Amino acid sequence: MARKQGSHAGITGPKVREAALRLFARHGYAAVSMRQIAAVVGVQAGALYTYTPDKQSLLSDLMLEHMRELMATLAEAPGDAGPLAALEGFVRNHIRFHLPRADAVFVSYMELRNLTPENFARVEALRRQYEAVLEAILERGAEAGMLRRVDARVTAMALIALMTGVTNWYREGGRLPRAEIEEIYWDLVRRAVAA
Amino acid sequence: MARKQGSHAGITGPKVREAALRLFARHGYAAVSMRQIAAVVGVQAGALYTYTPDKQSLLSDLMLEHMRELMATLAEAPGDAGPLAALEGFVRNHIRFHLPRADAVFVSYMELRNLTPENFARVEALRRQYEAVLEAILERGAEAGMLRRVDARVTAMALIALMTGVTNWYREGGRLPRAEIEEIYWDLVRRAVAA
DNA sequence: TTTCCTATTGAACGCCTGTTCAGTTATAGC
DNA sequence: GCTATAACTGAACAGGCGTTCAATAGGAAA
Repeated sequence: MARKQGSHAGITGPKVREAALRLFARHGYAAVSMRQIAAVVGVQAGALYTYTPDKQSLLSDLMLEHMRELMATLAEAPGDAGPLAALEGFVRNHIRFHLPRADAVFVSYMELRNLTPENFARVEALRRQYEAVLEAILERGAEAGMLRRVDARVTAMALIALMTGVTNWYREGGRLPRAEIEEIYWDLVRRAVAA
Repeated sequence: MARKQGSHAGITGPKVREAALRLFARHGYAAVSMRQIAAVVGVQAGALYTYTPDKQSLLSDLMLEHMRELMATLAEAPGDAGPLAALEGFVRNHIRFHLPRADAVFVSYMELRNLTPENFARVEALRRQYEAVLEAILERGAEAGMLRRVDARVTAMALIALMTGVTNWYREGGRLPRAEIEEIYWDLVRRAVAA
């Protein structure tokens, strides 16, 4: 038996990535076999190699795509806003982006160690870029007197950890609506660094 | 060949746990084989089973020990302090405990998914206890008027993520001394929830 | 010196791994 | 209706996995 019905390239490809993301997030990259991914997609393991050259690329593609999407959302933000507005935009954007992407966040933060050195460097470079944006906002804010003088690097790392942590406990349809969670986190960040 | 020299039970046992912790942190539980652990210890894979019934117990024992140690440090804190002092004690204790334990923290937060349901429940119960201590401090502080009224559950999770994130970037012998890092984090937390 | 026992080896078990590939089928284009 | 080809199967590959266990070496106790 081969294809069962219709042309599947445009359907199976995304399905492979979705299944891999979900399984990597639930059980970890190393614990998931190509046969398990194939079973979820509904094909044999060999068929996966039409869509990825190997398992490693499946992981690194997912992580690079996640980081590129995140960076793209930053580009949409208005560049001429004041430091406080810029910070608010960054925080709200971060929460909004991460909340519905628990799986991708989990994978992106947990599976760095399973990347080859080259792929690790690529993902890490994007992450540094993202962190640098927040650092710059903190520094501009301090110069403008709108934010406290802080160690920009450490504070940026601390705030990003604070915000990203939302995916540790948030569950779809939970006690709090997303907008309220966004308010709580923005409130915490603002107070932590306000002048 | 059997034993090479001396009685090793008291030495090999800890070495096995140390090697496992280090390797699990670096490469992940699923990616590390019993043969790799044995190689670091300097024995054959079969010898590990003198010290652990199986690989799963090796992981769950490490995680349970980590959480029990963490809970033990809380018990040392003075119970009659005011809410602000209690919060400060909690934060400083958390940073001080986590800073030199990057491997154990990594494993404890990353490998929950590789625990059997029973072991997961045990570790999770301890974690909930720990989070509840911070929640209680936040609630007491709000009642006493020393801290802002906040959603205690969400805020506790956010603050713990903020603090634990220190292990993401801290490296022994880095730019900042530990005491200064502790100050920065306490400052961020205090301002975030101060009345 | 002999005996006992703990710590360890090294081989073996059945099973699973990522990946390759010749063969097969269903569809799209002519 | 025919043909070219993209999509997929299913078997095979070599190698690694966690775990078990009879055999054995070496120190401790007598």
